[in-house]
Amino acid sequence: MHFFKEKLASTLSGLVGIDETTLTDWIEIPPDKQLGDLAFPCFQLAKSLRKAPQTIASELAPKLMEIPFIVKAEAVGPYVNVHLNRKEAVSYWLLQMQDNRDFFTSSTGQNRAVAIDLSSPNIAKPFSMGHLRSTIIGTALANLLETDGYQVFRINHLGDWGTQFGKIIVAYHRYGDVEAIKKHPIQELNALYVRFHEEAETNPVLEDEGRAAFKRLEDGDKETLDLWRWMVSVSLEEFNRTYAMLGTQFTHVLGESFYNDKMAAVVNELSEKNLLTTSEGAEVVMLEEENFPPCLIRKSDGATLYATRDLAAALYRYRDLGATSLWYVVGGEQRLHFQQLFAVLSRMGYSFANDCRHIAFGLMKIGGKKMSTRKGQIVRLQEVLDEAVRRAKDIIDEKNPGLKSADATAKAIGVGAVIFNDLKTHRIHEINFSLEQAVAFEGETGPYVQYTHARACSVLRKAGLLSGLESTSEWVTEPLDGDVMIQPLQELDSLSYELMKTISYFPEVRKRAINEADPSLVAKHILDVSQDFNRFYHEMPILNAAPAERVFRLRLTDATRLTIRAALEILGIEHPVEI
RNA sequence: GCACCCGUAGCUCAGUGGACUAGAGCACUGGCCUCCGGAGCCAGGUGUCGCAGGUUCGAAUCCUGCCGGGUGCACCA
Repeated sequence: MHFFKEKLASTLSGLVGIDETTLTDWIEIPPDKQLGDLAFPCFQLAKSLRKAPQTIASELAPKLMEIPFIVKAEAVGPYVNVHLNRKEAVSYWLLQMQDNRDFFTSSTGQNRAVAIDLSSPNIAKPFSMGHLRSTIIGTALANLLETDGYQVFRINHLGDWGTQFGKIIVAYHRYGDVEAIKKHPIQELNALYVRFHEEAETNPVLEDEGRAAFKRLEDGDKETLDLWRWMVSVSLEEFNRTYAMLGTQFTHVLGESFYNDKMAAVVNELSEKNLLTTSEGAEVVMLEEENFPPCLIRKSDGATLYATRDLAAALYRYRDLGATSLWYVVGGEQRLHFQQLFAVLSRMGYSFANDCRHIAFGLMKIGGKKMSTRKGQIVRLQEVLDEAVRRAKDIIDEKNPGLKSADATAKAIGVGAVIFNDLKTHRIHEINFSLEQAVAFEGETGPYVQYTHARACSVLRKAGLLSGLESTSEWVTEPLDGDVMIQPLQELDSLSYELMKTISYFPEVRKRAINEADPSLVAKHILDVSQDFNRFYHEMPILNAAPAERVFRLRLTDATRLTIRAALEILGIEHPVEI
């Protein structure tokens, strides 16, 4: 649609003497499709022209009628509403898709590298529904950036270091049941962590023991280190099962411990740049000008902290990986930490600090309360996924018993439901976890979109245009030029036109989703496409239509298929051809 | 106490400067399969857009204050 906005703006520019770019921004999509395809509001002009906006609109309308691709331009109050020539618009959009003129992909990024910090679960703790958010939002953003020509590093910044490991080690020696731990490592290790905190309430000595145990770990004590290594490996084993199910992939899996040998250099650099101050026995970077509390670099006992590790990690991503922009998909509660981190980087003289973004998201709650691993109140992602897949399988058995790859499809749908349910809501909102909602298959859900895709595939298959293979990505018919294809058609009906028009918004939605780091825009858009397609499908015969209509409607069906597929790929959701 | 985020239909959410009755989905009630997949389509009705001021030709949208919920604020991550 952007193309037609620009064309309209170009003509308007000559009429009102304002530059095209500004006018393009002013042009809107009318709230009701009955009103037209584009609307030009005349309020802004009223001041400079000293005329009522209504007057301006009625003067402008007849002049816009002269534009070839416009069939109707009428003043409605202070707006000029414009109706495009449907056949011309549709052939433009179909060709734009066919030639991929910045439709599914573009090259704005020019191969610049963005490092995205995502998922980042903690070792020895269950992978909860809470981690799902960072994982799938980060993945969707990475996918989005790749469609725009960026190189993306997907970095899983594992929480594999810190005092909590000392605590678990203490609890392990005190209360650990080796057999039970071998059977269900994460579950038992987490239980030990919970128990530690319960006991520590009445026995404060434990806290000191925990710190001491962590000190042994830092000092490289063999036995402690072996225990830690074992915790890391069993945790990763379990995480990887979940990642495999979600289809999540990383380019780098680098835990916090990876930066242990890079901390001294960071502290030195801060010191050389005269940024360190000693305060209350600790070394900090004062951030008074920025109005932030000091950023703790080194504890009074000499140990480094979270911020120090994140600085080392940021420098590693910038220097060693060559990333020019760093994104952090981390919960909103860490906002201050990232503000401080970016401020320190900036003070160190790194201009890439301006290209660092904290992509914050809201908490996942349960029963209106924050999940807490310490209190054992969490929802394990794996359990939710398993349940979703079970339910999907039941529905397949009932509705499509002959389906060949039923298990794989059930997985695609169940997992798709859970992912889509999360991604469709703006990331900043808190989510009160509801199993029924997460595994819903009807209405505005992932399965609804997948169903629509499968339905489109089914029609194309019956027309002999799709072999039913995943790899079929090319257009179903030979490329055609211009409006040749739809020339034989009579007037275009509204259902077909609205479907095509909605699809045509895809490139703008994709761009906006990148700029706002908001995958939910893609999810919402693909629901619109699906709804339009299902309405179209219900009303218009495709396979049994007259030849000219049949060709056009098949193309529209294929355009729908390709758009849903592209959107689901961005969201990290599978798109089976049959469900 | 200070700072940030959120507050729209019974529930989950769109809309975040513009047009008339503020829109979807869920739930509830009715329709629709000799016809391309009923995980679908169609029809039914709900709102002090948290409250009060202000800015504006125009405010759910911007500003200020207040209320409610959440999160954060130096040696945890």
